[in-house]
Amino acid sequence: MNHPSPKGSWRWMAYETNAGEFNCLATQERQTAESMMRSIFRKVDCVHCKFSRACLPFGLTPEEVGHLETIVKRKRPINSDEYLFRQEDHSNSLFIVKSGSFRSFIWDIDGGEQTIGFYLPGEFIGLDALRQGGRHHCSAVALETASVCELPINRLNELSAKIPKLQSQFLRIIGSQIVSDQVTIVLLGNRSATVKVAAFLLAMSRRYKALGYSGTEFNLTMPRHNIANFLGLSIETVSRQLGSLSNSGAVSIKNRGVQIKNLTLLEAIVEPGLTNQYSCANY
Amino acid sequence: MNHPSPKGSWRWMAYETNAGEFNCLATQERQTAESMMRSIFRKVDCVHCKFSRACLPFGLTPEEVGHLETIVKRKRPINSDEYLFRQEDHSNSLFIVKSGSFRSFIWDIDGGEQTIGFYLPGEFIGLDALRQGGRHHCSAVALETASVCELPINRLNELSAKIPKLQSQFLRIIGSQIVSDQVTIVLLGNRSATVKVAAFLLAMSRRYKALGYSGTEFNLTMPRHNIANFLGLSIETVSRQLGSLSNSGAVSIKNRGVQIKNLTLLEAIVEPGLTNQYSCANY
DNA sequence: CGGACCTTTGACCGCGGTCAACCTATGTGG
DNA sequence: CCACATAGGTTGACCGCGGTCAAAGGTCCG
Repeated sequence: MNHPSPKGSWRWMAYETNAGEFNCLATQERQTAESMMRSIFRKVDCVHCKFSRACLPFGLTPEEVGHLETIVKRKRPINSDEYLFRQEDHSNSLFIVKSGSFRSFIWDIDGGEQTIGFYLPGEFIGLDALRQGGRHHCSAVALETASVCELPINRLNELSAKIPKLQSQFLRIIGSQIVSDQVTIVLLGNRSATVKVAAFLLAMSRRYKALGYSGTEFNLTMPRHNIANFLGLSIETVSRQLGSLSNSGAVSIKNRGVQIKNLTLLEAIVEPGLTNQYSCANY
Repeated sequence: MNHPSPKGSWRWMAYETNAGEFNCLATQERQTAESMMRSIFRKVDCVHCKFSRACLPFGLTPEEVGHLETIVKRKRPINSDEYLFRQEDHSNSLFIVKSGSFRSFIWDIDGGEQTIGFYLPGEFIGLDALRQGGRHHCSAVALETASVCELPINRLNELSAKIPKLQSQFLRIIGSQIVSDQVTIVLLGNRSATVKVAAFLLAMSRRYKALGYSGTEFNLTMPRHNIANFLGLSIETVSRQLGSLSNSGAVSIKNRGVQIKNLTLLEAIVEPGLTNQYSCANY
């Protein structure tokens, strides 16, 4: 929970709710306590899930979705800084973010870490465990109170064999993940600090928009040093670039709150390279 | 074909053969013309393919491999600089490198390109086309005369539904690809030019070794500017780093020929980061 | 032999890392 | 309610790594 609360912390309430959903709203658009309360016991099966069109149920008949439901485990919410899984953990499951957000990273031998990516609702985590041996190659921690759907790989395979549409949708999602990683490689490969930071903001904007939230006003759920580490920059450089993007009028930054003031300008800054490519990650 | 030939070009001969296999041998170990000739009409179905243990047939019964054979298309060899597919091409197929090597890259708007990765025999290309829409997100060109197996995705899905082991092996390979991309992200993210170049050589060494070739003596199949572009460095910096690695006694570089002189030293240079991680890409 | 391309080497300098100080937000205990 | 501690974020000064420009080999080809 990175946004200020009227009184005390809402974290207790997030437990057993899908409160993480609210974290991408800008400060002034924050939900009231009432609306949060109303959503506490909301039904969140696949049929009612707002992300299902970008998830496995897409294209399936209601009956087939029912079959899928039977293999989905819905775990208790995960608190901020809690691990979803750790590097080298054995795993027989994939995870889909239902609410909140995650960060994945790889440990260096010397104890440092390299952030691999960030995950918003509707996105898959843990595809790296598909490889031989089934061990995770990276760790994933919650950036805020979050919840996930867990999918046992074996059972998903069994079901995929019976439901061809599920199979092909699964592969489409995997393909999107691969493309997303490729785009990250492009971003890190040859770009200036300015373009990296601008592209990062633009990508977050597009991802939030694709999720049905505001694409022009949102809160970053990760601290600066995670952004810096992800982009291969120092914290200071990220801060300076955010400052200069603010000065140019492209965006307005207030702590973790972001307003896109001039989308065209922001796109123009990113343009020398990858505007079309660095769009919403998993679509 | 990047290595010198005793007389004239062998390129004509590579056509309709699997000559690309020879390109990763060091100069002094090159096959004679005779042995190349003998291999021209060698049978290269899945059962006889030396890469099958890292490919889809792994773990399948001979009968199941026979079924797999029926959907594999074996295309004519691809010449150096010829495209396997182009960005935005519609595609219903995956490809597996049978011989030779490939480079994949993304076009920038301004006409520049960013290399995404290199592909050696036994490795999969084109998984990015699995995503929604089935369009390739990158282009792939042959770095030398090469050949591939083509796998229509639809037919692979059909067969996977019938052969669970095929399904899980396919997912394992995809998982390896994802891990490989993640490792590239780590490499590009925070490393010095020295470590990037050393890690690149170390990775090539391990990949060749895993393929059954020499891990201490091999030829790079790509020009310097491809390496530089891939690593996010300038050509000059790559050249300088290769020079300093030579001076340190870790390796010996002669044009595209590489000899690993002191593996321990090379690993030590890469160590601050990702020795274990940046190993053979697709295993 | 001549030309195109690849690779190396040197000189210069700017982007971005590093170090340091300061500012701000949040939480804790007196 | 304020003093203080802590963590996160910003800003400034400095300088080194690596990009850029330029020129000179090397290698392969017709």
